[in-house]
Order: sequence, then C-alpha cells, then structure tokens
Amino acid sequence: MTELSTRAQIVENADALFYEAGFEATSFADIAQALGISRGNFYYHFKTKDEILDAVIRRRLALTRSLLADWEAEHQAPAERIIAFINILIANRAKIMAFGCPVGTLSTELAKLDHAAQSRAAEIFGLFRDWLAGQFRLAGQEAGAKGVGAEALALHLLARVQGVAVLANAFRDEAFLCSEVAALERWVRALPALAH
Amino acid sequence: MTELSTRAQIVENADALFYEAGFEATSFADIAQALGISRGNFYYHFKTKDEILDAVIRRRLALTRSLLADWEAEHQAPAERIIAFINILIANRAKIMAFGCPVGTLSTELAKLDHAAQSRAAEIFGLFRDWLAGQFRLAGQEAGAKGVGAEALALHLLARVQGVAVLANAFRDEAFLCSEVAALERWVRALPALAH
DNA sequence: GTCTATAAGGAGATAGAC
DNA sequence: GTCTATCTCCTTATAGAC
Repeated sequence: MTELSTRAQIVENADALFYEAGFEATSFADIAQALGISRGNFYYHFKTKDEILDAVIRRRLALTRSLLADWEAEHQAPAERIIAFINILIANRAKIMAFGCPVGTLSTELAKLDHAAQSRAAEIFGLFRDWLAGQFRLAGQEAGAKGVGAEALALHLLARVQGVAVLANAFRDEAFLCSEVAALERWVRALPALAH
Repeated sequence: MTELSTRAQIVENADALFYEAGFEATSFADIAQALGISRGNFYYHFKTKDEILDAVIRRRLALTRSLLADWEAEHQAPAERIIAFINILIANRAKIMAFGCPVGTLSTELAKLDHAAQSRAAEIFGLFRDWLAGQFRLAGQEAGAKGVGAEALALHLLARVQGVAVLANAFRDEAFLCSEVAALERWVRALPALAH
C-alpha cells in the first residue's frame, strides 16, 4: 500500500466523481469534500477545473493502456482477447446501469459543452479501437484472411458495446445487458476470420 | 403559420438547448435570451427548471408518437417501417455528430444527475422499443413465424443505433455512421422473419 | 403577461497567514 | 502544502411595478 500524493488523490477522486455525477455537475467543493481537504489547497495543485479534467483523461488513457496490456498477457488467442473486452460490460454492469460507460458518457458530455478536451476524451475510444483492430487483424492473418476491415470491425464492436451501455443504463436492464454480451460473444466466435 | 404561445416557445427553445448544450448547462438566461423575453417573465410560466424539463419530455413523447404514426402511414411493410427508423441516423447525422442522440444523451445525463425525470426520459426509448417490437411481431406473423423475441429484437436495434450515435459523435465520423446504417439495413432485410 | 430589480446561494478562482 | 477568508460572477428564484 503506497501512500498517494494529494495530487494523485485529487485526480483519483475527480475521476470517480466525473464518472458518477458528470464533469460539469462536479464542483471543486465536491472533490475537496471527498478527500477531506480544503478548497484552497486545491488550487495549489490545479489552477483550473480544465487542468483537472486533463489529468483525469491522462489517467484514464494510462489505465486503459495497462488494461489492454493485461488482456494481451492473459489471453493468447485474439478471439479470447476480444471477448475479454466484451466482458467489461459484465464486470462493470452495476456501475454501467447506474452511470453508463465512463468513456462514452464523458465524450458525449464534452461534445455538448463544446469543450476543447472532447477530442482527447475520444482518444480513449481510439486506444480501444486500435487495439481491437490489431486483434481482428491478427485473427485474420492466422486464418489466412487478408485482414481487411479490421478497423471497421473494431468500430462496429465498440459501437455495439456503447449501445448496450446506453440502453442498459436507460432501463436499468441487467438481463438485456447479459443477453447482448452473449450475442456479442457468439458474433465474435462466428466471424470467419476468427474461426479456429 | 400559427403563432406559438410564450409557454410553447419556452418549451421549444428549452428542448433545443437541452439537446445541444445539455440540461444542466442550459440556464434560464440562455432560454430567455433565445426567445427574447426576460428572466422574470419566465417564472410566470414555469416555477422551476424541473417543470420545464417535464414539459420538454412531454413534448418529445408527443413528437415521437407522431413520428411513429407518420412512418406507419408512409410505409406498409414492417421491414420498410423499421428501415425508416434506422434512417433517422442519416437524416439527423449532422446534429448527431455534433450533439449525439437527443434521447440517449438526455437519459444518460439525467441518470448521472440522479434526477427523478430519468425514467420519464427513458419512456421515449420505450415508445420506440414498443413500436419496433410491434413491427418485428407483425413481420414475423406475415412470415408465419411465432413472433417470439420481437421485443429483444427491438432493444437490440435500439442499442445498435445508440452505439452508432455515440461513436459517430465521439469521432465526428460520418463515413462510419453511413456504413453502419447500411449494415443495419442489410441486417433487417436478412432477418428470417422479415423475408419477403 | 411582461417587465425591472433584487435576493440568496453556489460556482470557480485568488490572497495571504501558517 | 495546507489552511481560512474573500472576491467576483452566475445561478435559480422572488417581489412588485406596469
């Protein structure tokens, strides 16, 4: 258990609050209260709210990279790696039903706010897209296919997962979420390029 | 051209601003300015911001019902009606790339705000779900199928469309949006129960 | 029904003591 | 590095004149 610096604690708490309540609805006072520090201390570490947002996005990018690396280490077959991705819906289903997908909802909120950081938030999607495309490409090569359309498959899968998150959140419908995950797994295993 | 009452104008402008900037980010001053009325006048028509939100949701429910009725009148075949639904992605692609789907983004925002109106916002999704399920059921009967799973098909399609909206918005990617719409049309036409 | 004026509170942000 | 005190602006909401 390493002690976290105050700065790191601010970013960690801001990350959670931005996810659960939204970026705009989260005030400095909320973050300060969650940590037990004063609002004044806050400004020693971050001059503006946008700086915190930037740090939160950088944190999420780093955590995503490490998550993707973990899946690569845990699973050899590209199909299994892709299914590991799909299963984040199951692993995080309680939070998704309560707050949606952290990536999708932040990107959506920043788009409406016409916020400069929107494109940086979308880069988190970009990491998933590129990694998934790599797995689809790998699977296609193994099966002797050309591997064309790997990026389209990646975007398609990302969109499917986002759609499930939005609807599961809107209706608080766990059964729907689970049945769509099962359908996605069948879809992955049925893809010609991913056949064993 | 009928003159709209001030109340109706408030609701219309609030609807647009809630969509484009978000519910929380839109202030009374913003709506008043868009209409050219004073903030004071505002409170003659609505006592609280939540009352406006309620009126906006009721307006959207009414507009959705009339949209669904239009599609039923314009198209006889269930498959064509379902495709009319899918094509809202094309018709509204500029706004979707800028602000996302009005239904999904409002539901998502209200969920994060833990707002009592979230379930009412989800009822808009419910109208689409029930109507789509009716079309899938109808198509299944025509084809002699049991029509089982019509609601699951409806939710699946809704989720697909939501996912496309989220990703197209995140990446401002029109080509992706269009290719997913084409894929969804092929999916609808390929469904056994919808075969001609 | 519409306006101006204003209250009361919370937001982001700053200054300066410790 | 952390605190208290404070500033300014903007928010929702109210009171009362016209």
